[in-house]
Amino acid sequence: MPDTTIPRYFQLFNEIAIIEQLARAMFEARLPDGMLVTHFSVLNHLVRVSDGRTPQDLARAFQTPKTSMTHTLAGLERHGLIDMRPNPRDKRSKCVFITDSGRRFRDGAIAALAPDLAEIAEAFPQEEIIPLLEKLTALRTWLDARRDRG
Amino acid sequence: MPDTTIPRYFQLFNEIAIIEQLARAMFEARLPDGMLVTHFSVLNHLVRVSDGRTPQDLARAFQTPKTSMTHTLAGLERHGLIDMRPNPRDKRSKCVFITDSGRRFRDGAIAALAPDLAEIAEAFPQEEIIPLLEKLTALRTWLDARRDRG
DNA sequence: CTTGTTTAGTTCGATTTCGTACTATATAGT
DNA sequence: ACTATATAGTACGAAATCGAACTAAACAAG
Repeated sequence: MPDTTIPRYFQLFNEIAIIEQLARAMFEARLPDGMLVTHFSVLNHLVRVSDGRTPQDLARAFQTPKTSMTHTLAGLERHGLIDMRPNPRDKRSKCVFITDSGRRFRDGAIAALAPDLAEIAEAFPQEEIIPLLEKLTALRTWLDARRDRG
Repeated sequence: MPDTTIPRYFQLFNEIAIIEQLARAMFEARLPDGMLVTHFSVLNHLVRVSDGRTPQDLARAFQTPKTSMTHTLAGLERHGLIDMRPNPRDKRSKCVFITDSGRRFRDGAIAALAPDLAEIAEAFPQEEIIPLLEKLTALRTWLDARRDRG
């Protein structure tokens, strides 16, 4: 392996980390004060994927420790955006439901974000983004599988 | 704009966020206990870009608030990996230098990471990565410039 | 030179993240 | 059924992140 190889992969992850940071800042600037991307992501997941999941399901979906998810869900519940009820299938567990208020909040956030995304879509049209997305998905899938192995 | 457009850009940033998280976990698993990617990144920057920068320069380079950089640098100094001296050009300011110990630490970290990166390089050869990297760099540059504008 | 504004860095406090340890329940093995 | 182990969720504490307010120094305008 030539010694220009390693730096390139470093750089790859570095670019990804910077984009993540910039995108997070951009998103959060559109959310009401105190609301973080974390909160939005959970609400979005509840709408897109499904309601009624357990906190543990959500923690796994976001690759985050369950204690972090407890914290995030507590915040969402405090704001009345989700509702947690006992899990009839498992008395240790709970089911997380999005409330009407949470659904409105999520829709509002998407609407608030849309102009930014539209601007990005103008600068980077879909034809460019689709193959990029494919490669990133492949990389993410691989890293994810690797993590499970070792 | 068809309504499949927005979700695709959502998904793009989502994949990026997940990769960032997985890569961070992978990197940190190779660093000694208590050492974070943040610390390594600063040391690496001091070697790759240049020594003797001010904390503010570093904060700008990493797009992070200066208070966070103060914190990171304090940790590095406590471990003897960097050295901070008064800035002869500006009495408010400091210059950050990497120590021999810091350099060894950085080299060791890279060596410890190399097998992981080699594994990735095997699964995703450079021919695949180079265009990906180009597109990501373009996206990062654009987001960065946009942030400066407004 | 004096005054007002900007900038570098730090301190402080609020919040997030997340590892450890714990309780309660579920599941597997015998 | 009984015991051992695994799992769901939480409480708690340590560390990281970062905004606001502060001090000291630089710089700009008159």
